[in-house]
Amino acid sequence: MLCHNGVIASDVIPRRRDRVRIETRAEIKRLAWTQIAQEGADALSLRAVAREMGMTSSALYRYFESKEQLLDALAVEAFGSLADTLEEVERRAHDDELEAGPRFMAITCAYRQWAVEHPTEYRLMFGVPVADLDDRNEATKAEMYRGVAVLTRCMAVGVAEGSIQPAPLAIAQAERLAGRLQMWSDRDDLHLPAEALAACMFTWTQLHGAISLELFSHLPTPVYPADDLFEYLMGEVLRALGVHPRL
Amino acid sequence: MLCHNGVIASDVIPRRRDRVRIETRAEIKRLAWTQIAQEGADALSLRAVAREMGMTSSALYRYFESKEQLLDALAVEAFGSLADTLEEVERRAHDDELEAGPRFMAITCAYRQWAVEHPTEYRLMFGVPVADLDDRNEATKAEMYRGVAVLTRCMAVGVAEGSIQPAPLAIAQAERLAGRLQMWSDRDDLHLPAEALAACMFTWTQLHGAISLELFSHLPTPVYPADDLFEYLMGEVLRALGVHPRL
DNA sequence: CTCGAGTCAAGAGCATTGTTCATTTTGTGA
DNA sequence: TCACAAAATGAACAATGCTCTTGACTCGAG
Repeated sequence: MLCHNGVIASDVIPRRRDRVRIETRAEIKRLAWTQIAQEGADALSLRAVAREMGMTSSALYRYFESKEQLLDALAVEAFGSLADTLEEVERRAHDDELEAGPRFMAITCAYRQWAVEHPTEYRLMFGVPVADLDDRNEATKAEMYRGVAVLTRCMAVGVAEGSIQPAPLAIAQAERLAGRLQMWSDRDDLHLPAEALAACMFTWTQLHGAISLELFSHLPTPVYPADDLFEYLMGEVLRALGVHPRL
Repeated sequence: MLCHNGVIASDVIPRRRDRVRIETRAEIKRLAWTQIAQEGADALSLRAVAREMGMTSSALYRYFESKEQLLDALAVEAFGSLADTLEEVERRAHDDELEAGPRFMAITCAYRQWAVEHPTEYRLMFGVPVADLDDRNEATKAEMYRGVAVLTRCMAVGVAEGSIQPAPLAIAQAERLAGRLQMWSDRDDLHLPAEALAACMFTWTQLHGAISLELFSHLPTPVYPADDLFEYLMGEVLRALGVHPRL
């Protein structure tokens, strides 16, 4: 689509046309973000974006097939940004040779930090952009699991070195759950025991629940700002994982 | 507004006018629900509702000031429905003299059950219906905390009888957090120690995070259906609260 | 019984939206 | 220079939320 002929653009100097094309796409997304930040995701108006660019609204459709597709692209960007910061934190934690507890804390706090600094993005990512959820963009899922992968790796390292010792699956339905987690592990080549994956889910759901309630102003007002609450919650998760927080 | 004169309507036979008024309001809400269930919350069209009622769209504005206000009313209804079922479960658990663990499980599973059976409602409740979140309808908040109150009472009873023993707040910022939780307890006359309220938040965030990720199809596909995962998560929460699940 | 205040609904209308389509302009490679 | 493809236009369609005016209806007080 980008190149009108069959030449692959990657190993050749990008033509000027393609450059400005990418740039316009970026500008559209940029303006869309600022508009979303002010009025919320579903108040985004393609016409307003076009207006602000000095374009006609119909011209936008050369760059994005529909409003929904634009929102999808924005969601991919947002998930990507979150994943980038998490990976960066992971790298630094590795360089600094942090122990399991502090490493876990660094990652989860960075997760929340990003969400607090990008509330609009977070809402777009996790607040149903579209009606049909199951057939979301594959790119969206990929970027999303790039972020979750940092969590699973954190678990993997901790379990491997013995600093994290998740409790065995002890509920009545443990068999079925273990099977499902195993399927997940196989599909994504995670090479993690079911216990570790379960612990990862435990962390993620706690993480997301806390952040989501905080961002959507559902927490009782006295607990705001919620930094302390969040740190406590993550400490509890650590305890449940058999790690003593703040050792 | 409902009564044109100063008479309080509660201790007098409701006038016919008021009856049909309430009924129309109810019908509007009913139709709005079915429409939301099909197409999602932001695809709700007042005109379509009016059309289906054989009315003009402008007539609707005699019953709801705006689309936003209608959505607010729906959210109140939804929160109320959730709170009702939770209170019902609480009552049954009390009658059956359940122990702390099973009682906790009954309540949290009922919470999820409701969410799974009313996904559209749940999205409307927790998925930012409006832009400004801080000045939400007071009625909305009230109905919402009526549901949360079931959780806090569950904690209160458990702590009182010693079956729930939440760990002391041990993080560095414990002082501040405890103060905030105390403020919350005072404001709502909960008469609960900070530890119990912290445990309650731990439960609620976990609960909401798990349900929200499940409903919004963010969990990795192999773990669906997520009943087993949810039960495991709640079991872990119980463990963290010092209660042995499935005792 | 009558009349007037209060209520309800209709219908036209405004500003706005997403999206399409035929047309024109513009840039670029040969 | 020229032809062709990409880019941008402007008009149009169908739909939305919401307002305003205008005409009916209800119902209780005089």
